Amino acid sequence: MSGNGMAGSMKGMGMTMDDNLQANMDEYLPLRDVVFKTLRQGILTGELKPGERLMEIHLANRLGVSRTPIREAIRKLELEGLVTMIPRRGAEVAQITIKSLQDVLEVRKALDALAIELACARITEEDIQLLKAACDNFEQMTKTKDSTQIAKADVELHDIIVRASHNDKLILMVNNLAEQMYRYRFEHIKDAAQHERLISEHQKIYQSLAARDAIAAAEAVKEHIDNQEKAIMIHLDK
Amino acid sequence: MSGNGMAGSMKGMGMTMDDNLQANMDEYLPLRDVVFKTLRQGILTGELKPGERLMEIHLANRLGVSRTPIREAIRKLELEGLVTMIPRRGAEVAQITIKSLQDVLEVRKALDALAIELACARITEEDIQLLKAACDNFEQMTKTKDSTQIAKADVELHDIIVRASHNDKLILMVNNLAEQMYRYRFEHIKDAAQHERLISEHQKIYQSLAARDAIAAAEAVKEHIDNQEKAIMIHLDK
DNA sequence: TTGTATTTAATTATATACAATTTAAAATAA
DNA sequence: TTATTTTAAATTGTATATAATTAAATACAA
Repeated sequence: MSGNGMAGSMKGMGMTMDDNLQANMDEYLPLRDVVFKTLRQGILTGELKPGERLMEIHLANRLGVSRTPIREAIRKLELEGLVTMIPRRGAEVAQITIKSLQDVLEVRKALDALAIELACARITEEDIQLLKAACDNFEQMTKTKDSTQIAKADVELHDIIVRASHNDKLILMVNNLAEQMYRYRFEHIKDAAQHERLISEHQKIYQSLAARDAIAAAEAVKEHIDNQEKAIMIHLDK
Repeated sequence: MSGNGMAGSMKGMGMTMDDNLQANMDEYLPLRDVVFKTLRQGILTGELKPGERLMEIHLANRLGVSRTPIREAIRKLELEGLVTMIPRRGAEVAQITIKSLQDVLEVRKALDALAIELACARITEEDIQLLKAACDNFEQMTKTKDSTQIAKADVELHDIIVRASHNDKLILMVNNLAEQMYRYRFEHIKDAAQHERLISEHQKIYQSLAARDAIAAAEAVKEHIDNQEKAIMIHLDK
């Protein structure tokens, strides 16, 4: 714990401006954001379990930083709904109840419907190509049987669709909602039996989007989410 | 700056348990939350203007606290989209563009539609009564010509509707969106010419909700929001 | 034993101190 | 004058110190 505060920045590396003219020197991230991402990752992957206390000194030692960036990261997680604060007792990983998941799913359905509707009207030709590539990539990944890679490809694909809505607020909110279900969605995607269906659902969404057929797209997305919901609910019961 | 950290808690008041048996002694709020609310209020009312820098020491001195709670409050405002962070330069009040407002409105329409749909199915008789009272109260308030009171009555009314959805996530998100438009909604509500229409719109919403007529309710809400949108857009152009 | 004080330890909440960085200002050279 | 360095001031980022509070452990009385 040397007391310096470098975080991803290239510091004292004898690198001059000439070395990389318009390079993105801006890979600087405040420690609070590094911690934020780390903790979020931990929560979403289940490494940090619901109900687990997040104690500042412990985390600080573990991550090799002071308590300040830890606290600031927790504030953000708090607003994101990933941790629960108990005043003067600290933070703990938010407990996810069936009710809270149902609530999230309910809202997500509405926002995904909005996203696909807007995307139909606003998606660019470029993004249609990107989406096609993402569909293909997802299919490839299912063959590798590497769940992490599959999940990543899936997130990538959905990201393209939501971004195609060109509504920044919507993008933010859908991402937040998706995040809350990440754990369960992950389990869903790990199930190889689902892969064929997922691929065909993606295909259907892509096609209706490419054709800018809002009605077909809405239907395809609804089916996709309903299936996801079922899978999650089944998974929750056990 | 005396260095104590009391905030709303009843401390050293010689109050015993007997004085108020099951009272809510828990009126304690961490300073960060006091600051959070204060800054948010400032931003939403326009006291803190878009683009204005939020400098920690200044705010700390102004509010009589240290930088720590200020920073933590800013982290939350950051995630809420009310302030923009520029690394190593600090926070500034988020610039509200027409585009960003349109985005918010677009999402809000979808979520309000969802809220009213759910509310139709789930609202309790009690809440129907509450809603009626809130409608009447709004009408009363318009007569006082006190904009702050009118706005408060309006917020109250909408709160009842959204809460009737019994979807906690939805409640949270709609409130966040409503917040982003507060400034402009306030201007809208100040316009006495709108009052009659607002009253009748509220009435229509109440009636369809009481009758649990989802279709009529959806229509009434749509009309209500569309009008609000128009008013805001007109106001923005000047 | 069981329940109630009392003390101790752990932890959060807040404040302050120090370091790194950026911005503004002043000085210097073209 | 206009650019370019250099210096100084302000500000953020991070770490640490202190205060207040809570939770746990212990001691004590019924």
